[in-house]
This record gives sequence, structure tokens and C-alpha cells, in this order.
Amino acid sequence: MLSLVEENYLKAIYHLSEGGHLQVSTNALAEAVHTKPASVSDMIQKLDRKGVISYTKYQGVKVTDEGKEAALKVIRKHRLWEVFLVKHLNFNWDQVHEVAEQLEHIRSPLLIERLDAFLGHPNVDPHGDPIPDATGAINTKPQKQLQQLSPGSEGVIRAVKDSSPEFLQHMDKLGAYLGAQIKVMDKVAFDSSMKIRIDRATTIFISKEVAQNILVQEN
Amino acid sequence: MLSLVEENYLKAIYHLSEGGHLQVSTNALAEAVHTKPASVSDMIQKLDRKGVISYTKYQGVKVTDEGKEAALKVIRKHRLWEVFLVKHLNFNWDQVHEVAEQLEHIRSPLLIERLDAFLGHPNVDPHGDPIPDATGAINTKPQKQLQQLSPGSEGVIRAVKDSSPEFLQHMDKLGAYLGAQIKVMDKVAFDSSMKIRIDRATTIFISKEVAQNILVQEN
DNA sequence: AATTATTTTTAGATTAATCTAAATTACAGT
DNA sequence: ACTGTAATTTAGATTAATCTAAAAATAATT
Ligand SMILES: [Mn+2]
Ligand SMILES: [Mn+2]
Ligand SMILES: [Mn+2]
Ligand SMILES: [Mn+2]
Repeated sequence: MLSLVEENYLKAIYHLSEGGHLQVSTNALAEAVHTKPASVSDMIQKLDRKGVISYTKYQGVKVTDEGKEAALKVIRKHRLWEVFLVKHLNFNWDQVHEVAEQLEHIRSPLLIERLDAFLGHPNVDPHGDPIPDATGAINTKPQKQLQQLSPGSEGVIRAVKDSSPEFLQHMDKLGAYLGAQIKVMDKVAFDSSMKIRIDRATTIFISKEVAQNILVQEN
Repeated sequence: MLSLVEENYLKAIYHLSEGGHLQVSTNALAEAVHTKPASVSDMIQKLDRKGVISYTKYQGVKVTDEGKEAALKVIRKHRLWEVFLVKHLNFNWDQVHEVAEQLEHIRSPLLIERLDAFLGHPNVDPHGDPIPDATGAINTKPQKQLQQLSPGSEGVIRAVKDSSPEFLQHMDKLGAYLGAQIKVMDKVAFDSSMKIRIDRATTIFISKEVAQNILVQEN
């Protein structure tokens, strides 16, 4: 049984190790959970004792199979709640994260099972992130950063890498949304910025930073 | 700003003082929040310092206006979530309390406002308890304990005083539900048990204890 | 390889919430 | 008014989560 705080640490470790880094460093984790490295050092020893991560001093941590299962349960809840907020309570996609961060800790197997059914067993959240099923299985489709496409190629926006309100509000301003059809019109070699056409209608310019945070399914 | 634990104490104090007792005793509160009197003694001093209750040593506590406002916000959330669970997630009325006990602490003014609208601004929860509006106003209708009715009188079940799973499951077994039409057929002087007819169809016997926990609106 | 610099861990404190045991106050019945 | 019981409060500890400052280990640079 993990506390709310322990769940947040575990989820952060899981997310940090998703990015390829098998060993998650103390400093990176401190940054992610907004605490100091000293606090992290204490906590990872506790999580190691609980068996959800494996930790060797000065070498960082790694989630165990048991830890992965626990992390995925929290992530599942987080994303299902996000779907509820957007689909049924008319939240915008930039307003859901903070609330879901709280709701993900509600303990009730029945609740999450019923919520999932109520929502029609969605497989992605409002940011395009996949929702693990009750067993923890994730349905992951091949996606590329928009930045990696070359002029002429087309695709559909499927997810965003950055779910911060700032980025999402910028997306809204650009008229870029999940499901939008896009075509790369031009790519500037100098700064990797791009000109893209959305829904065969409007043409916009986006910076490299933006293009890196848009994930597309290529046609 | 109150912590989750402080919110639970405050809500308990509010509920205990609803029963007419203006001053809530340390022991009663300890029982209600499942802690020891020593812990309560500490906590009520803190809540007094925060201005939500007024406390004089050895004399018990009383919620202040500010405290009442805060308590009603938590109660509003608790009851709205209960409605959601029953109406949309198919929970039975005996399954909602524990989960609502957690959900009532989620902090998001937007969430509760939207949830209220989504539910169609209900004014009672699944146990017939009134739901305070956003300003804290409660719409309270005249209700009597079924136990107080005399033979021949009729009415409608509007609420239950006891929301424990045990009592609610017993209600289910009896076929007694909110909105049911009832008529008192007979009342035994010896033990105050009653014979009542539900929906002009089935006749059942109920004990004094049961009759005291059923609230009816008399015709 | 030796010396810095960085990262990580430990030591020692702090705050919130709880407990047990002891001290105090209030109340009730003679 | 006195005395015993019950209720309440205080004292002192404990656990979880955090912090700052200092020590130790690792990594990077001459
Ligand atoms: Mn969280
Ligand atoms: Mn998301
Ligand atoms: Mn609660
Ligand atoms: Mn209720």
C-alpha cells in the first residue's frame, strides 16, 4: 500500500525512465516532484524497501515489475479522469492535469472500473497519451515528432509530448488539435522551424520547439 | 486553507452540532473521527487558532460562521459526488459513502461547479440529505421520523438518518426506497414496532430502530 | 593521477497527525 | 461541602515527509 506521496514519486520515476533512461537520477527525480535531492534520497530508500523500485546507492533507481504495475494503475486513473473532465465536464485540455493529479489518488477499484465503462473504455486521454487497461497493458501506436517529417509528407496529430497549460494554450491558438490533418509545406534548415498546413485550410509557422512536442501518425 | 484531516474534523463537528447540541464534546468528536480524545484536544486548539471553531477549555467546541461555510463546502462536494456515483456510475446507495469521503477533499472550484451543472443541480443526495448550493444555502423540507406517525397516516419516504451500509442494505431488503409511498397500518405500543404498507402493495413489519431512521414527508 | 566540481547521501531539525500515560478539571451523588 | 468518577488536557513519543547544512562518493578536468 503506497501513500499519496509515494505514488507521486513512483509515477515520476516511471515517467522519467520512459524516456529511455533506465536509471533515474536523484536530481532528476527531485526536480520532477519539486523536492530537494535530500528528500528524494530518503524516499527512494523507502520505496526500495517496499519493493517497488530497485536502488543501489549513487547509481539511481529503476522500477521493479511490481512497481510498474502500481505506477500504471495510477497513470490509468489519471488519464481516465482527464477524459471524464474533458468529455463530460467541458474542461479544456489545458485545465485537466492539476485536478487529475489529485483524482488519481482516490482509492476504489469499483470506481475506476465503473468510470472506465462510463467513458466507453477510452484508449487515449485528452493529450493523446495511451490509457493502460485494467491489467496494465498499453496500446501504443507508432508516432513521430512532427519535427522529424520532411516537406511534402502528411499525417494526423495524435498526441502532444508536453501537457503544460502554456503549450496547450499555444496549440489552441495555432488551431492545432488532436485528430487534425496536417501537411508539411516547408522546413527551414537554419532553425528547424516549419510551415505546415492544417486540415487543408490554414497554413501556420511553428518553431522547432513546438514541432518537437507534436506527435503525428504519418500517412 | 484546511488540510484533509482538518476538513474531516470540521465536518464532524458540524454534523454533531446539527443534532441540537450546540457544544460538541471532545469524546463525541473522538468517536466520530475515530481518534483518541487526546488527539482531538490538540486538533480543536489548532482549529480554534484557524478561526473555524470557537473553543473554551473543558467546554467543548462550536463552529464559527467561517467554519460553517467551510464545512458546507465539503458537505456539498460529498453529496454531489454521491449523486454522481449513483446516477452515472451505477453505485448502490450503500456503496457511495466511503468513496465520497475521499472525493470530498478534491480541491477545484471549477470541478465542483461543473459537476453540479452536469448533474442538473440536484438538491438531495442518494440518502435524501440536502445538498447546499454554491453559497451554502440549504433547502430543508419538513420531515418526520416514520416512528412518529400514527396508524392511518400516509406519506413518502424522503431520507434516511443512518447512511451506514448495514442499514441501507436492510432498507433494500425491505423494499423501502426514497420516494416510496407508505401508509402506517399498525403500531405496537409495547415495543414501538410498526406494520407499514409500501406503494399500496406489500406490507412489512419494522422495528422502532428502523422506523426512527426513516424520514418521511407526511401527506 | 591529482584535483576540482558535481551529485548523492547522511545528520539533525521541523511540522502535522497520531498515540499512551499522567495530570488536571468538571460533575454527580452522597 | 466532599469525594470519587468521568471527561479533558498536557507531556512525551512516534511516524511520515520535508528541509538545510555537512560529509562522502562519483564524475570531470586539468
Ligand atoms: Mn498526484
Ligand atoms: Mn494527460
Ligand atoms: Mn473525508
Ligand atoms: Mn449521503
